[in-house]
Amino acid sequence: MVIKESAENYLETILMIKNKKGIVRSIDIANELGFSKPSVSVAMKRFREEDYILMDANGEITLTEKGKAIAERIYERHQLIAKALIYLGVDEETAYEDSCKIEHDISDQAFEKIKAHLAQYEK
Amino acid sequence: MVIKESAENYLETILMIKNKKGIVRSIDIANELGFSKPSVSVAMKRFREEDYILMDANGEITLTEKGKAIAERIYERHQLIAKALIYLGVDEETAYEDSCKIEHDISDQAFEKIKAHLAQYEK
DNA sequence: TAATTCAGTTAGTCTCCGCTAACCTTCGTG
DNA sequence: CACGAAGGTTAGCGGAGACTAACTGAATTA
Repeated sequence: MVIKESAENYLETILMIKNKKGIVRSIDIANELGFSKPSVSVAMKRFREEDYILMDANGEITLTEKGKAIAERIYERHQLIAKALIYLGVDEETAYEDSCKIEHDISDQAFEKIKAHLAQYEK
Repeated sequence: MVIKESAENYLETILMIKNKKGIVRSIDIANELGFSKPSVSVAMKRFREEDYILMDANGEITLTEKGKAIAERIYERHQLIAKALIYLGVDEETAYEDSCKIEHDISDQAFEKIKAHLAQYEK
């Protein structure tokens, strides 16, 4: 399974819901992303089959280590890029919208440079 | 016709080839982007039908005002974002690769803020 | 002149990733 | 008890946007 932008977004969303309300079901993901239930259901089936998530009898979703690694990577990018944009004067809402797209595109190298730059600025 | 990332890339590429070698044909675009001839041919057909380009009897492609506006907008983003990343210490090649993707995602607001920041740094 | 090559096109295929329709369980409640 | 709401699933559809195969016509060259 090749993890694309769509998959990264799903996994990141699972992590965010987990952090926010402790429990994650397909319906929560659908609401968060504005997708239909079947779209999420099909995506979760693929994630289950490829060991990115676990799903218990009640439909409660847990990220596996493999899934969590991707989710956290993307989440960290999301937060950092938004922070960088806010630092440049972009309003919060726009910064989060933009970073939600940029997070999937940026190289490790650029990410590290932004991180270093922000760290320096915060000193 | 809704202009998406793919269309933006085609138009930007036409502009870049035009600047580099003066003349643009479908085959040049295919070579530049690494796409097959038919893929480019079909895309150009759509662009022709919707007045983003003109194509003469020899297959020479010209951007219309409408097409040029988009191409230049994206090209400007491409250059500026790359410059910003290079300023942060990212190597040139990676900076151009990253900016080629980010250029499609970034809001006008963030673009202007980056521009302002770079202008200030250059003073 | 005949054959090759080059550029463009058309037709048809495939994958990704959304969608709706329709169905099944499991609950909670009138 | 029966019924409706909530959550999940399957099946099938549709658009985007790439691909290959196969054709055409023009230019080059043996």
